[in-house]
Amino acid sequence: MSNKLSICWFRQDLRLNDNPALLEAAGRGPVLPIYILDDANGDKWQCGAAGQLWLHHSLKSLNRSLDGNLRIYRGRAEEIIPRLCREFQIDQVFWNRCYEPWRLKCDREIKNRLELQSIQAHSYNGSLLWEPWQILKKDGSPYKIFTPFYKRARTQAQGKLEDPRPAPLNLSLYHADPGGITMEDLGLRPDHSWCRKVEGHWRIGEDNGLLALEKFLESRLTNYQHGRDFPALNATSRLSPHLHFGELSPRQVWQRISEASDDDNAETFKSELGWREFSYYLLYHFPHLPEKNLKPRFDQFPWWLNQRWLESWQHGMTGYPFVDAGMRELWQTGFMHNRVRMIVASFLVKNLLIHWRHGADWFWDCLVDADLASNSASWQWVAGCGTDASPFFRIFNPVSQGQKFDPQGAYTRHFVPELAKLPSKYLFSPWQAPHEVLDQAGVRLGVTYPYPLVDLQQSRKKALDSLKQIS
DNA sequence: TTTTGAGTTGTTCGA
DNA sequence: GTCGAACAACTCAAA
Repeated sequence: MSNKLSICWFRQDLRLNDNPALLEAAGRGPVLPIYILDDANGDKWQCGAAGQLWLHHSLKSLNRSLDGNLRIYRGRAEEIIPRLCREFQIDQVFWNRCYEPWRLKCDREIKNRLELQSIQAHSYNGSLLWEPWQILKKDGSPYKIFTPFYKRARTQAQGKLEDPRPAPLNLSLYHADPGGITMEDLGLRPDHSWCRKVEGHWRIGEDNGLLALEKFLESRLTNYQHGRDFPALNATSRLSPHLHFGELSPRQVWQRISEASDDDNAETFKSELGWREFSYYLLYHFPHLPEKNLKPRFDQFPWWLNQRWLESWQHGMTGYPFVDAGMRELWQTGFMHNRVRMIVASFLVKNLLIHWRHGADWFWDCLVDADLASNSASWQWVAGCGTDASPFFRIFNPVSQGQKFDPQGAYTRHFVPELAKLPSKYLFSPWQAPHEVLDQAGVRLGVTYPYPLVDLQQSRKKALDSLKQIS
């Protein structure tokens, strides 16, 4: 073992288990573990408010796992890392790869600078099952459709899917103080009542991520395929924020699912991991995914930004209870059930005709699992402008979706309590309820709960007409 | 090169 | 009330 110090640069991999960069660094000798809040790039895609909150707790948890030796910096990684190397005579730097375009650019820059200082940089795959550049069509171009991508990836990786790697056994950490700042200096968790409310819904950090995975396997995987459509059931895994911050790796999750079951539930869940991979794949091969329509004809789509409508949507005041329940779940918990995400997104884009980017921005700020790849790809899918997109005629009806997937109304009543006493028949369309029913439930439309923002049939027709215009 | 079949998660209308 | 077809046309992937 060498006596020379190495840097392990933590990023979206806030864990000790299955962390190839950490394992390799530890195998070489003493390690200086660092985290850099890289928000000095002036880049639009810094962590949103909910993500920052999660990051705060996740970093604290990682720091505990590292016996308080995690060093924190703020600024440009491409300046901080070479500087640390000079100051501490470090000759090797280890990290796990990220795939956001601005991070890839930053990585290239760091490698160049380190090379000039004769310092070795080692990067590893810590957050994907399949490297985006390894899954290609026969002609060498990237897939644009999920199903062939997923089939190909799985056959290609047959038996070769790497097993998760253990946490380093003999991790020797650098104890002296190399400067840096404190968690409090980062200011990721302002003392707002909103923060306190959101963090009350989660157990954050690597240990809790592993626990959440085991709980899911134990009790919810057996009914995943059917149950995942019903937001009141709490049948989904809720692993997304743990995966986003790398408290869990997809290899760990894939392996544990495979060990637990090989039935349709397991397959359905694995395909969700496949979608996560596909989103990263698209972001890698189409780096403008977060800003530009993948189908350019959508550049001509007559979006119409009504600021009042947008705010009503954001605050869960559209007058469509199922939509409002979802938007309020998001605000109160930093999360939204997957099916409801599709419905509120469809409503914003296809009923309010507001550009998907406004929706993506709001999700980015409010979701604890906000992920540039998944968020961008999913919004493009819903809007119909992605390469592999929802068909144009698929416009969710928030009334019938509510009746179908929240039949007892438990989810909707919970998040829209002012309608809790309405009978299920009218819960999803209170404007159709007779006066005496509304009276009895204590609902006064336009006072205690809004009238619907738009007419579903009319706005649907308008969306279809607009889509015809651009095709 | 040409052809063929397919593409996450829906809704509505009319028989 | 149930059920099947229509809803644009296109682009992608693979044979």
